[in-house]
Amino acid sequence: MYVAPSVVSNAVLLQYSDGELFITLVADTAAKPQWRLPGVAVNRTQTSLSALDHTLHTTVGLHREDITYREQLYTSEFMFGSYSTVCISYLYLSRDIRWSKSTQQIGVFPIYKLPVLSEADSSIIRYALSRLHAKTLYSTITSFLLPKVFDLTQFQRAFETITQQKVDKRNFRKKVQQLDILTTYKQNSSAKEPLLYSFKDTSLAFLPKPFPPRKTAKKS
Amino acid sequence: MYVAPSVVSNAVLLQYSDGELFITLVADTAAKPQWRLPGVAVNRTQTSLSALDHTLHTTVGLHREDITYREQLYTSEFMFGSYSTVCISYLYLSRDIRWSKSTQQIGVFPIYKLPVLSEADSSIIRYALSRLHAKTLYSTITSFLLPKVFDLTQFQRAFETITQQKVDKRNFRKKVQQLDILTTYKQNSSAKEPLLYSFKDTSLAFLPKPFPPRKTAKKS
DNA sequence: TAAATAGTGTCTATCAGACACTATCGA
DNA sequence: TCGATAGTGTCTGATAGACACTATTTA
Repeated sequence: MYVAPSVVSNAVLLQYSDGELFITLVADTAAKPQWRLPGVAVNRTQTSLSALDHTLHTTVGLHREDITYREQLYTSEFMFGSYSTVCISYLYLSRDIRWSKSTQQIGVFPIYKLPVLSEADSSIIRYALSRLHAKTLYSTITSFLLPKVFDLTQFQRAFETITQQKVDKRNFRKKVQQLDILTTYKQNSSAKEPLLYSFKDTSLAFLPKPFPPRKTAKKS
Repeated sequence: MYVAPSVVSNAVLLQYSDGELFITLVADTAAKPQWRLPGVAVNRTQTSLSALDHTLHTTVGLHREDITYREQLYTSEFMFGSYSTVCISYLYLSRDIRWSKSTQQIGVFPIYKLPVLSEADSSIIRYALSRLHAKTLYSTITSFLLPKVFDLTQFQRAFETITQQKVDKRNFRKKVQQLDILTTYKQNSSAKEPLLYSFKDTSLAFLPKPFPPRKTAKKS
């Protein structure tokens, strides 16, 4: 007789603020919280995304409008006893999160100071970060983490945070300029306030030429 | 009551030969064959990969040793009536396929002359090809489609087939040489037979610098 | 001897990557 | 006036990309 595996889905929910990436985790209220990715069992009247959106809304209190980007990551499978569970994981990006009521304990952690997690959750998070890292180099995915209006210093800082490498300010600006992905939002009103920009395109755009870090930096 | 969606998995099974990519499809034996990706329902005592490997072996007659590469592509969901089905798709690469007995009608089609397929299958195939295309530029994935020993003309031809673009012979060779991913397999025995090479590494390697086609080709 | 194939080298334009100073503002 | 921040330009080395001929083999 055919019996399908259980199906669950969960989300790596990231946001960026001031040079740090944060992830939102949940824990069942208990003396010693065991943190995990927010997720839900999917039943056959739903899709994984509808179930997940609903859960993030009700149990994490995430407003749907705050989600700026969503992408499927990986589907993993686990054997519990002799039965398997399929887990579909997604990456969610958000600018700001305004938490409303939630039914679970929620924690927001800097991505490099995570609490103890299951190996499966850790692995998904690592994968999410590597995808985000890679996409930062060849797309405008950073726009979903930055505020709508920002200055180039903020942009560079977010870039450096996500890619985990420092870049030269002038080279970064030169590159951004030549990529032609930003529009000036406001002239510097007074003498020396930073110029403000926003992304030309509100959807994900792929860069004709990726960001430099092609890692060859040979010294002569 | 919780009832899980159905779970199925299927494979985009590709092979390369003489400047063409081929895909293996199946059809239930019928007057008018309706082709589709080979796949199988997954039940809860299996994982999608074990189920898929088994099915490819029995219904397509694919020998396991002929599979050189396997990668998860995407998990899609469909509503049939009011119940959903989760479909986990994989990319399989193979050098040669030696078909043994199969329980289904099998067809091998050039990738650009496909029969009529469901939109879902077409979409997965397009995605598989775009992934293969992209990976060809920044990894040694081509090694899983080429014979173990080959000459540079063959390599270039496979590269051009997969990426759908012509490249200059000298530039291609220069690039390959500087990437240092090949070893000479045999000196040209007699005067003018092609030099034979094989990949240094039998596993997938990522190129420190991707293949050129960064699409700028400006004419002056 | 004509046609197909294997192999090879150079030049130029572009870009990545290194590097330093000035102006302004606020403490 | 000191320190922090915003903004800007140049030089060099590497390489992507364009381009043509020779040697050999086989029909």
